[in-house]
Amino acid sequence: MKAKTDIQWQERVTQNTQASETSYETLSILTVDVVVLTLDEWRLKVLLHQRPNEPFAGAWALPGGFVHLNEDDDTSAAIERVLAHKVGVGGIYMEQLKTYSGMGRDPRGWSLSVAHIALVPRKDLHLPDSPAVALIDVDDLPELAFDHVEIIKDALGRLRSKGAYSTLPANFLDREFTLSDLQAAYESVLGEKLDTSAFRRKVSDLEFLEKTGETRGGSSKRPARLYRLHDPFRLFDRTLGRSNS
Amino acid sequence: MKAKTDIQWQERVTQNTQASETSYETLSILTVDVVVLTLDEWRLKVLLHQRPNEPFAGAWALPGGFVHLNEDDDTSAAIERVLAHKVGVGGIYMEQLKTYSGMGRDPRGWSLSVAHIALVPRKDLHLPDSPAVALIDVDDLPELAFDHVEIIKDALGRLRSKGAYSTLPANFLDREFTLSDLQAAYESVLGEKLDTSAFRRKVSDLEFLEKTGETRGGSSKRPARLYRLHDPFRLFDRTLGRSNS
DNA sequence: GATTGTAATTCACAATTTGCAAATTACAAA
DNA sequence: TTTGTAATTTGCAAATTGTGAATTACAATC
Repeated sequence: MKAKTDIQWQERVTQNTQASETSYETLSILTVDVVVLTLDEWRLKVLLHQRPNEPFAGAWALPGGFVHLNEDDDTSAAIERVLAHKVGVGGIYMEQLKTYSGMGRDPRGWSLSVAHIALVPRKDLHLPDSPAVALIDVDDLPELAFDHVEIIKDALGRLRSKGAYSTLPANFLDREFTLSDLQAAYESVLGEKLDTSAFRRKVSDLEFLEKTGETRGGSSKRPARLYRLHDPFRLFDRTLGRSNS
Repeated sequence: MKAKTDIQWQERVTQNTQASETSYETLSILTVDVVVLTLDEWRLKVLLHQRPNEPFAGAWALPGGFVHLNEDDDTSAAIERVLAHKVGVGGIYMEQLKTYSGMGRDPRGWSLSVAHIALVPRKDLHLPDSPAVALIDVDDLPELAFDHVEIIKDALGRLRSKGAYSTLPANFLDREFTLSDLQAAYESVLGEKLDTSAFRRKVSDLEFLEKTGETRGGSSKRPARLYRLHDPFRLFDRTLGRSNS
């Protein structure tokens, strides 16, 4: 048994040492997809579009595209290229979510897609007025192409669990925001109301904001101070809200 | 500007509608890698092996292998196939870590690797006695092939931050373990000593263990009660230790 | 210029959750 | 029986969180 294990430690490729070229089948369906999330009136929305081509022509799907091996240095570059045409520029927050692969996803055959999550302030999204592109409430998803429903569920799971103890929700806001905005963003992400005084105390203790010195007046109420995120992403050692798993 | 955005929403492929077959370059270097972690005398170790082939022949590297599109249903299947030959079976904990890709990783060209993390009890690892396979202390890594150092760093980052508020560290233990073992596992992962009474109180409150009813005697001290994990993975809404980001 | 309305921001204090250190407890060995 | 040692609890003090009740800062109105 130990011997068997030993043998198998060699990659199978080495068995035909003559062939200078290994001959595995190559992957022709290599794509990247993005779950672009935003808050619209404090409701979580995903950016979807209707596929113009087969497979799943006409079905709603996540924006994405093929990785162009000759022009994309890596999948991040591919995602940025794809995204550049669909979202206004600016340092939008993005992170890799998970890679989905296999025979079952795409009727054309074995495919692999590296999925990402992008968090964008609503105002930074410049959508075409085509009815084939829309922001859909995440609690009201239509049927989607491929395994995109699963991808979105995973993205939401990640956002909600990571959102409780990190600065993630702040990335839905403009660069400068008020504490009320911040609290509303956390509440939207976590799906629960938070106590204002406790929330502010924690935010203050965690020191991940810097005040701009400015305030946001306008209304006939006390003007709110404006803040800015120190770093786009930081984990805390305690949660800002509760909601979890 | 809005118009331009609009146009770009169509995948480029649709421009030559004549071609029924799209003609992107295909990916020939598609692999999976695993960061197999274990605790050896309460020290975190990674499973590494010396590559027998080019590129990086002779260099230490993570176990991994090509995805065989014709026999692997998806990358998970590929990982399991690769792992089956290097680790004793059993329900070892595994999760996808991140996908690494691009021109720069492999001298042979554009490559993509889906990296995973596996947590295994030391006793379940059946290594060949070859000096080309070893468990290396994560704080004493040698130079590694490809971008494997980065992958291991990412794996450790994930383990440490997720370990503080989840059952992850328990996956390094045997199916039945004592609370002292559990605490030691968390301490090893988090890199800090934890207070015993506080730790036990939290573990008890979080209710993610079930007692087996058995105890582990043997020594001339008070026998420790044995426990078992309810689910291999669960997130908490509070941390068991501190250590973070 | 004083008064009012409304959200922003703080405070004060009770309710909980940790951090620490000092007991207990259960066995095997002496 | 007594002793040694790690397992398990207990008992507060200290720190953190949950609530509800004040303050505060403006613009609009009186």
